[in-house]
Amino acid sequence: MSLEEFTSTVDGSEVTVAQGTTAAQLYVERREVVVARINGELKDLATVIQPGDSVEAVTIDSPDGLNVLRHSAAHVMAQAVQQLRPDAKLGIGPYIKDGFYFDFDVEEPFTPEDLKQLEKMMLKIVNQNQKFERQVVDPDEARQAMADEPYKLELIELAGGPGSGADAAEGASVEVGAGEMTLYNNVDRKSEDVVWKDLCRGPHLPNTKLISNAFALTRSAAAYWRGNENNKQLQRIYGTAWPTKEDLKAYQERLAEAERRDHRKLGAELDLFSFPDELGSGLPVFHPKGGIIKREMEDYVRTRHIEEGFQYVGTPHISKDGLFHTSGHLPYYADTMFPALKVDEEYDDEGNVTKPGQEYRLKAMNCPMHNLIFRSRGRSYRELPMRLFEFGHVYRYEKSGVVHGLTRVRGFAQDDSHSYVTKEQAPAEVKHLLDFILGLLKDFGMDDFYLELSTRDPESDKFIGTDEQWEEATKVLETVAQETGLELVPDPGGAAYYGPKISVQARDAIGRTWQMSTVQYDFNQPARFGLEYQAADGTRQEPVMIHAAKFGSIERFLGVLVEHYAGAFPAWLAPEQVRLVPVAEAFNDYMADVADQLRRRGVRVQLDDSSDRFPKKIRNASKDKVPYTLIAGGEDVEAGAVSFRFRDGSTDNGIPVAEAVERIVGAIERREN
RNA sequence: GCCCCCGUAGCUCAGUGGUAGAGCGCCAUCUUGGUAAGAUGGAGGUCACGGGAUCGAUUCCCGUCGGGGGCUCCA
Repeated sequence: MSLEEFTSTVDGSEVTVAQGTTAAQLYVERREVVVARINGELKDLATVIQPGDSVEAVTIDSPDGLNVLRHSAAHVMAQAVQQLRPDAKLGIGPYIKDGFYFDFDVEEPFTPEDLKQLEKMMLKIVNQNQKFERQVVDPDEARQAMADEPYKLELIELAGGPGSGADAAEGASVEVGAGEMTLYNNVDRKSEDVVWKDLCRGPHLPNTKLISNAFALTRSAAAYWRGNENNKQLQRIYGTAWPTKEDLKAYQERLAEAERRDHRKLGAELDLFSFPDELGSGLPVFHPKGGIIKREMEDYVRTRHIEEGFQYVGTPHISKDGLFHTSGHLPYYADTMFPALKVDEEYDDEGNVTKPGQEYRLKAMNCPMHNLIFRSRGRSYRELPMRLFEFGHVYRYEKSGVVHGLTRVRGFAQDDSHSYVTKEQAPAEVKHLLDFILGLLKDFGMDDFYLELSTRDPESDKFIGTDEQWEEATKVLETVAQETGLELVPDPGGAAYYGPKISVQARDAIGRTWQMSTVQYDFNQPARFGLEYQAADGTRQEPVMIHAAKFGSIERFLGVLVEHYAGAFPAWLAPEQVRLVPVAEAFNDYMADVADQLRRRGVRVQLDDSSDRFPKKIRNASKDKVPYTLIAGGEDVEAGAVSFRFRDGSTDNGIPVAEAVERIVGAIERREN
């Protein structure tokens, strides 16, 4: 080993390298290596290896490699945008799941035609095989280089100030590194000119060629600068990028499949529910078939609640608004409650008010009313835990832009409960509730979810109660949540004003997550309502209340279920459980008898005695996603049997009718599928 | 709430400055024998609603309502 050589660790092996060797030279044979992880940090391939460095290859199809690919694609897009719209000012442009975006301040929003044109311009840049070149700069040089980019200048100032740039804005850490400041220059191969540059921490692909033609611009939308609605709206373009054209096609196929599962689409196709314009935005109606699913859900959940020690109660949809001042909701959440209804106001002939009216509010939550039930008479510690439960219909004035199918509506039913417990009973009750919830989710076949722990933001004045109260409540929830062994994601600042929350977050077909079940620890409302019970020692004590919604919202849960099963519900939930298809008209009567036998056992069954021919009837049963299709022709009739056809197309022929009935009834009772 | 896009038959969608079309579905008749589309015929639309410019609007402009994609929000 000469003086100009030293050893480094390359992909786990000791290797002798010459001074000045770059990572690119180490991987010159491996075109799929796009960046290197040097001593644990992602670096450009142009990075020079130092003595003792530990170097690992990062390939374009690895998670880190894909992120770099997408980040570089974002740069290429931004370059194209500034060619198309020279006045476009750059916002931030990070990679995201499956793709990237870049924000621009432009005079005119982008049109779909613009996106097509930008894709073409990007392809040109890709084919020019520009080099990505890293340049370390000091803040003054950065300011000079970004003199025409006001948003970048803002980021430079934020990075220069106290703390790092990492927290300046969502994605801003991609722009401005915590340590040294860097520019990335796009360099033309032939002229060696810098054709475009951006303030960016990197790393990037060595060249644009690696992006190939496996990218697409997917949509444009507005987004507030630095995620704050008081800031200017920039125009954001989303794109996706993959190592190969095949990967891109597979991704697009996944999106198309997700679209087919969309509950809004399936809800119409399967005749489950609709959103009549006449009712207003976010107000669904359930059709007979959707009504069956909803009722099965409710029946099951009601039964389970009673088994778990809950008492079924009932409360009205509206109340005088004073109640929500007492609870603390109106001062904090007036914006998300429907405006007041004024009643009983009286006037004289001149129109002057002679008797002031009374304001009523549609309720946005059930807890205040349950509190009144608790308070309706004196309570003993012997009654605790006291668990009140109902399907409470609540109405929330959701902003027009956020209403979405069944998953974000303005009127919905919560399977809402409030457990009133002593402070000492609280941990066990939280555990009881969480176990109950996880059991229910399992019964409904839900498995794609994680837990979230929402806590208060100590900086915000939205949250009421003392530090000690918050600490204790949070500790209880956190401990119980951790004991489940499920993934637990922190959600700082996401708590309700009255206490912290554990929630179950489920993913829909399009990958959006929705809050389903919640367990909330509340030490505020009992005080506000003056709730108390008499303890064993004769003193009056304040209970703790624990809010819990198991489905969350029946509507949202149903929507997520539709997508989870892609409309092919397990038999116990399916609106139509059995479709009977005679091979020919001559067997209609035989099938009618089978239908009777099933119906007598409580099975939801439909005989297809239409004038369609046999194959069409099979097709219809299949399209309707009925769990069991029973078929009978001459052979079956002679044997006193029927033939099964399942949703996957498989069959089981010649099953005696009595056995077929038992099989179906058994599967429904066991909630199979 | 903000930005952009969209609204034609029950559904999916063509189309046009001179009051409209397809496929599926629906209805009728003829059909009906083994696992995803039998044939023929028919009905069905104030082209979301309101206003404006035009000789004339479903088409162009404005507003309202509703939907979609994001952003912000989500007790």
